[in-house]
Amino acid sequence: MLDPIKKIFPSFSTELVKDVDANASIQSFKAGDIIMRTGQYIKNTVLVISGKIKVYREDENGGEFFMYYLQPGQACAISMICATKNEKSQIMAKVVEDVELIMVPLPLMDKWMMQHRSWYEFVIDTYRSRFEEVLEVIDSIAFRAMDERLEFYLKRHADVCGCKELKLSHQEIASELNTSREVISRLLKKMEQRGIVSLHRNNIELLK
Amino acid sequence: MLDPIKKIFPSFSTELVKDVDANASIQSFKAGDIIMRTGQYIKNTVLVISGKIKVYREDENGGEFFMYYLQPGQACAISMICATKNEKSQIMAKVVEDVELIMVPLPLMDKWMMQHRSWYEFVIDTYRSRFEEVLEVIDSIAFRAMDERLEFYLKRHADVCGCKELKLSHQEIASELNTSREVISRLLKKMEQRGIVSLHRNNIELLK
DNA sequence: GAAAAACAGTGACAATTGTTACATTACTTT
DNA sequence: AAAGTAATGTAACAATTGTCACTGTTTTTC
Repeated sequence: MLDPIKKIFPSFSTELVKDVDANASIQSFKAGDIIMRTGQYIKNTVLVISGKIKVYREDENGGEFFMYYLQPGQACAISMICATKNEKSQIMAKVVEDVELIMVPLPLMDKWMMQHRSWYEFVIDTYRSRFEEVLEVIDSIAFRAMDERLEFYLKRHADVCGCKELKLSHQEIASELNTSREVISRLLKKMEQRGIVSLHRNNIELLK
Repeated sequence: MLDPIKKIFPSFSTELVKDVDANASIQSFKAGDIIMRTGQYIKNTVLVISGKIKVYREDENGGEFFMYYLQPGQACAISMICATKNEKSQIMAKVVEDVELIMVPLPLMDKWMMQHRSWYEFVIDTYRSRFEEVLEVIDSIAFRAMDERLEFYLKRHADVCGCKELKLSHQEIASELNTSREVISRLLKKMEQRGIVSLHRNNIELLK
């Protein structure tokens, strides 16, 4: 187990890797599983070994709003923040591609901050990068209309999956941007006419 | 100087207070001063002794978007996050009421994390509460129409100033919600008709 | 105290987004 | 291959938000 941890979290010191290996448990989840719910207490800090997790916000009426993805080598900032105070989760986390996770029990997360410099830096860096990502999300909804938000959304997706072929239905996109399917279809058609995308069934190809 | 610090930051340990007193400088700013700009490098972590600071996001066209206020006993989470990596600020911070600030130099912020348990907890708690506040802001723009956002905004203001008389012009509100003055006037009139507010010049009275 | 500036109210209209309703196309299942 | 289902296209209309133009009022400035 030592080797893969070192590979996926290269910034971890050797002692930290040993500590992780000795104390943390590995759990697997299937695509579609929800591993964190709004209002649920958080008992572990979650590190991603493999797979992909979608982190989103949910409102009372079941509306979703996409925030970001968690990928191998990353950790859930919310689970770190809440861990120290035994707080409730403010977000939803759903498995998009089957994942393997390292679950670090709550008290260790705290203890390691003092013991392992590389853990401390990893945690702080996780906070920072998520905070910045969330600020960008705020920008996109505060300052931009739906057409620009859609472009922003598609580009983020392409960045994450590392390809230009997005396997998404219009309905999925609409849910994650909290609008309706018709609006997305309409805007995508316009984008196609401008030559920005090429539309196929369950597949949007980014041309630029 | 020791006494006021202890009073305003009651969670700080005696040793931490001494360290703050010995190493940090106090600076004053006047209402209207901008103490942090998008793109500017951050050299200090900022703790508020007195006064009020508005933290907001700015887009390329000068549009503003209000995020939260900083008040006595609070610290700027962004300045903490960026400090450890010597990153650029992603936000604007403007003085609303004359402030006195404790400026903690960048390297100390980091050092104290290991030395002072109470500093560590203060920093983590600052992250957590700001992150939560930002998530609520996302909710308000992602899930709600302008009328509800306006109500949310007015209530937050009332909470912060601790009174029901909000000294705000329609234009100010419009800027902070990134919409136009006419829209705010229109919605406020409707709220007045519903008996939620009472409107006067530069003064909105919350009735509920 | 007159002029200027800031603040607020309002009607008309444009643009964007949300909703309803139904048609069409492309895959899946049997 | 026929039927069923999911995905997409699209027109028409409603609701919300943005913009323009102009009015009147209060406060500030000179």
